[in-house]
Amino acid sequence: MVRLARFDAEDFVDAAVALIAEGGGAAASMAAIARKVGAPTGSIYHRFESRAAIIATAWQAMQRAFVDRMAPPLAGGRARDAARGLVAWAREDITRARVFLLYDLEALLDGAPPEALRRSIVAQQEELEEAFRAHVDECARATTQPRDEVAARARFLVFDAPIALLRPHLLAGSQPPAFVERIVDEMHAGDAMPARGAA
Amino acid sequence: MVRLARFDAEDFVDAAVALIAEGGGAAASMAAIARKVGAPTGSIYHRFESRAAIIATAWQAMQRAFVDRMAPPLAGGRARDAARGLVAWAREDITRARVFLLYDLEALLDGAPPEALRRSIVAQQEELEEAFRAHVDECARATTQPRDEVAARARFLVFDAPIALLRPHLLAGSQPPAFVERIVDEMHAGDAMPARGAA
DNA sequence: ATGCATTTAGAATGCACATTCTAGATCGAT
DNA sequence: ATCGATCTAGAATGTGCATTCTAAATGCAT
Repeated sequence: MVRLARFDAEDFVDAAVALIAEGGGAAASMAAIARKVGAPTGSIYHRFESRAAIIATAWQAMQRAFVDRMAPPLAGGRARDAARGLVAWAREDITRARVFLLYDLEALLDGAPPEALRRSIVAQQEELEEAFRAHVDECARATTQPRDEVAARARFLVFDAPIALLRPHLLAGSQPPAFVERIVDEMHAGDAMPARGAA
Repeated sequence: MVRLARFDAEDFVDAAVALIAEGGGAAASMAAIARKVGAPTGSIYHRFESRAAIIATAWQAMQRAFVDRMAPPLAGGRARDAARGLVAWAREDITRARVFLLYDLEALLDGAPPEALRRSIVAQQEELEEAFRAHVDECARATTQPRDEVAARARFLVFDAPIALLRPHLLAGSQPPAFVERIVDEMHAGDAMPARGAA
């Protein structure tokens, strides 16, 4: 007893991510997602209770992959590996990285996502932040700088600087050049700088 | 002959920018802009032909301020001053910087802006890129690195890294701490690194 | 073979928004 | 004092979207 489904949840999630990567959040309308999958719009609601549920499900999965890459090296005090992991992830899955690293969940959602998803996303975020705090603790022990500044420098080195280096390539949807890793390494080594030779 | 206007164009532009800064692009609906100014929605159309025209006008003005800060030092080979100018601008006008540095024009517009505005924005963009190219030329003369890499490093140092350092504070709407300038200087000096003391 | 829970299929609904429209107010030039 | 261009004021319109609804199809358990 049951009719077999032609489309499953993952089809819709993948379509939503692809549409956002190509055309921004507004491009991932229910009609566009359905069209991309080849399903009627109504079928989506047999899998997801709302558009926000699809977007949040996609986000949760991307965040899971991101945290799996970043949290272990951070907790182990290997900040350089974490930054490298970020770049490697972007290389391997440029579509998802483009969405996760360049967009903001709040801006993509229209309404509120299901509570369970919201909690899961917050928990994963907290998981990453705990690993990051461990890293900051370790850095703070080796310096006299105020903790605020240590944390800001670490956040920049591990997250924001690699993302900034990737940004042009994420926007263009093209493979980042090899020197991105080189610059990340230089920054973490702290003994060579990007753009030597500037006036 | 004429009734005097109670609201002028700038009121609407300022309201739109403030709304985007607070709640993202979707928060700047025509109704919300009118409400913020205290005007009826219809009055907006006596000044602007469309929502896209308001957004594009706001963008053009923010970009003008940004280019005025960045292009002269870049053209003069003073990359550090350009990066410092970016941070100083964000400090002085955090609301506009928040919108201009964190959002994307395409994503904010709904339809196409008036052609004249589109052209003006492209021209200002080109003005900045020309100054940037001059800077890259100068950097390229002093190194054996391929020009692609020199350009990427310069773009990072001048634009993306300062923006990444400001990002947490732009998102929070809070004044950036003084060490942002210090880190920018260190990166441009090329002889000290953020987050010394990391494992 | 038949029943029926689940699905496809896509039309109908309702809502939020940009835009347009109608009425009436204002004030400088005459 | 009056005219009329330009404005305020806010209701009406049209569109695009998320969501819901109705009908028909499907295929396993019996």
